[in-house]
Amino acid sequence: MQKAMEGKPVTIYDIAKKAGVSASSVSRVVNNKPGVNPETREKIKKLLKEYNYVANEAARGLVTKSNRMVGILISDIRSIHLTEGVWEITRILSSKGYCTLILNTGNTDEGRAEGVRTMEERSVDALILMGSMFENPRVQEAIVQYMPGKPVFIMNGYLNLPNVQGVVSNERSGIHSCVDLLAQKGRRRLCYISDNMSRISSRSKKLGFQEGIRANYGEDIPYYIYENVSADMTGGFGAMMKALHEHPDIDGVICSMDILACGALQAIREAGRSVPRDISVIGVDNSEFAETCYPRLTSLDNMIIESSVEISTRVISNLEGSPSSVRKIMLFTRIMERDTT
DNA sequence: CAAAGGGTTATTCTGGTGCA
DNA sequence: TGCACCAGAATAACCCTTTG
Repeated sequence: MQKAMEGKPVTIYDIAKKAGVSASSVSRVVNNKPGVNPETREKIKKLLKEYNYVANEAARGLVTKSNRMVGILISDIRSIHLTEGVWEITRILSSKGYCTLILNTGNTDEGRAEGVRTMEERSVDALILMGSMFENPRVQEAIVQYMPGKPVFIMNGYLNLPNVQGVVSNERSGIHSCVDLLAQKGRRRLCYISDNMSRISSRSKKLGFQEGIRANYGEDIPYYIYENVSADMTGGFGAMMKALHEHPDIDGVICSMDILACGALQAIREAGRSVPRDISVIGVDNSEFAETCYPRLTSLDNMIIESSVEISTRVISNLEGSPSSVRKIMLFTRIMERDTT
């Protein structure tokens, strides 16, 4: 029963005409506001339904100065871990009537800065930056240039601007704890495999690893680091193969992402070694991979879901008029111990 | 009922120049 | 002098909804 008016969208004016009332009354009915006779209200409701009326959010935004849209920038929508967070955020925001606009920026700072500009162009009410790769001067500059007054939130990162709030987890000390765990299990020759080191979170995880080594084994014990490995199973597999070849005495491995650890597990298996008997393996993210790979992977949970909930509630409270002056929120990681340690 | 709300695009206005 | 033309500036129209 579709009744488009000459191909044009139905407006409150069309409905008003049909109902023999003013557009104002229709608006009041649409927004559940008082001041309309109950009978008229019912009549208008019926017409709204009959003509499949859909409000024009752009026009509404002219008056209300908000189009109830939140922008989400992500460098690579294929990065499963972050999209878990995006899923949670969109779920919470849409339950509060906010629409999300997700933009894939690509992996350059220029692209990320351009993303900020595009979001302003689209007049989002708030902006969420997914991941520590947004913690850089170029993005900061773009926020100052294009969105100086709007609330901006950054996942797993921090930017020193008055309108930016960051939610981070203590991955650095979390990785330190992973080293502690391996030391407790009697492991002596540790290896760290990391993806792209240009990310701040990657660098801080590596620092946590090195601090853990020093704290548990002192300055003189050798350890091995393989970095800038491609962020997939093949990357983890290749790095682990290389590590086992170069240092056959390795008995403990920490990978910066679960998916790398999955590759590493495969390499260890192919090399005829056993997990966790010969080698312990720990991943990061506590993702679906950790749960489904074999053996089930021990993983550092960096609280992506909890961080997403935190960000979402902050977005909402900011937009609904109770802004918080807190600029940085820290969540604590935890090790989910499974069968690889 | 009438005005406002913001930014873009379309239209009209203005003043000037060049040429027949 | 009369007219065409042009650029640039000013103004109007447009979109639809909310609100006093």
